[in-house]
Amino acid sequence: MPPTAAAGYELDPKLPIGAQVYGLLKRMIIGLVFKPNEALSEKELALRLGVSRTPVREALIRLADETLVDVFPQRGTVVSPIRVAEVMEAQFLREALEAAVTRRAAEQPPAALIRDLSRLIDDQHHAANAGRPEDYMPLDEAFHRAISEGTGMPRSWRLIQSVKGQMDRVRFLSLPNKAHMLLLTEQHAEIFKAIETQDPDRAEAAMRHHLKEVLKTIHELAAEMPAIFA
Amino acid sequence: MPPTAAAGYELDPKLPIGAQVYGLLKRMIIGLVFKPNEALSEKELALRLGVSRTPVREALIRLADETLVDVFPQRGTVVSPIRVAEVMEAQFLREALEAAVTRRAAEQPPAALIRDLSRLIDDQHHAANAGRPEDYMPLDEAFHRAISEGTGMPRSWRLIQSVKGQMDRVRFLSLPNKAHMLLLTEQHAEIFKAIETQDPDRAEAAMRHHLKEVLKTIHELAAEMPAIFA
DNA sequence: CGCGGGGATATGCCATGGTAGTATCTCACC
DNA sequence: GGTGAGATACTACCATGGCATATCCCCGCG
Repeated sequence: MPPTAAAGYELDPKLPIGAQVYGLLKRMIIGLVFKPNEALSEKELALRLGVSRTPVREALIRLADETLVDVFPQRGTVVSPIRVAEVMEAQFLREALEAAVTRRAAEQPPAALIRDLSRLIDDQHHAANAGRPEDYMPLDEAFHRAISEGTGMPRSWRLIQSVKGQMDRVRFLSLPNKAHMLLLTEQHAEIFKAIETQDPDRAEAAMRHHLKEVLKTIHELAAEMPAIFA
Repeated sequence: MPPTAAAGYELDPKLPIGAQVYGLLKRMIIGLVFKPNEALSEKELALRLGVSRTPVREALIRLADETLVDVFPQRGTVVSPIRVAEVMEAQFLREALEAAVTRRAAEQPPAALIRDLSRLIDDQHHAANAGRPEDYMPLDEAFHRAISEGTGMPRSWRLIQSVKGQMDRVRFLSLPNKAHMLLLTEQHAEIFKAIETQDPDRAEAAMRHHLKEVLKTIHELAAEMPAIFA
């Protein structure tokens, strides 16, 4: 067995390696496999992933653009700490973007979007009742993504993703329990209903309310585990 | 003299090359030195810039993230055409972001921000009256940047920049004349006044109105020069 | 015992070589 | 003359090697 990192983290030699490494590292950082302030060496990562240093370097540059890693020239690269101010700013920007997109979605919702969202909420309900956060989080992601892309704004989702990283680490720390997942699903349903009934004001308000949910726990968390915060 | 591209486009060997190449290529694409749909070969660019292919490649990857270039694996890289739909989406996203930031700026404007904006508007007035677009455009950029960074939201400016690229090529096509520059300055002054008097609603509205100015000419331009549009 | 300087080490950065894949152009064949 | 198959010349992609620089540790000096 090659010295890969962990199960589910292998990569396919046929597809572009650099992009895969980027996605892999991003998932591992968000999933806290790599802890904040942990050193990441190009050479060591390349060794562990079984690839050369070039695609690793490319991935780290892109991650640095999203401030998920901090690169210090000729010194080293570390997983960025969770900076509260930055998380707050990311939250602010995400809210601005997603509120605008959701509003637009509610103005002229495509039929396919209605169908997809309805389906996703059903799935979320099942995952929540089964108490499976590992199934739920991808569905949550898919819901927000569907609103962006289903409204014909693919770039908005890329932007949102690029700010979401810092927030996702916080979300991962406050792992949702069953009650929380049901609450989120309820909020999704409210957003969906507003889109379906073409009520932009209500849709925007519901989305803003929903996004604020994430931040409720951050200050407690920062007090509990100061080591991984800035 | 080394075979560099053009005057004002050299780079400093002491600073990180990759980042410099990125900024250089971005300016050249926005300034239409490289035309839409023009092929960009890693090898040829490296030759012309007098650097190796590695930093050029890094720059192209980042530009691809902003969709200023399209990379076709194993085939080639081209300057992306100006896609009207994408410009419209960029405009939408930028408006969402900058409206939110401007609103926040007006809620609690730092004294330093007031001072900087006031100064910038003065400078813009002079550049406009002198009829110097090449002086004016950096000042316009600085104005918008100051609002983001002066409100303690540095990441917002990076986000805005990443969507602004497509729009900037359109702006460059419709080079501002003296009257237009004075109009823009007037709009800046209106935004400034709203921030200074801490009137968030007025500030947001003024910013939204201002940003729409850019798009007024795009459809004429698309009809005039179909070759560089998608 | 404290402090400053010099060398060893490790890092990210840039250059270059080799590989696989794609488009094009040419020439044989129908 | 038109069509298809093969050779060729490109491309981006990944691997690897060498380099300058920042840091750390240890030794010597005050």
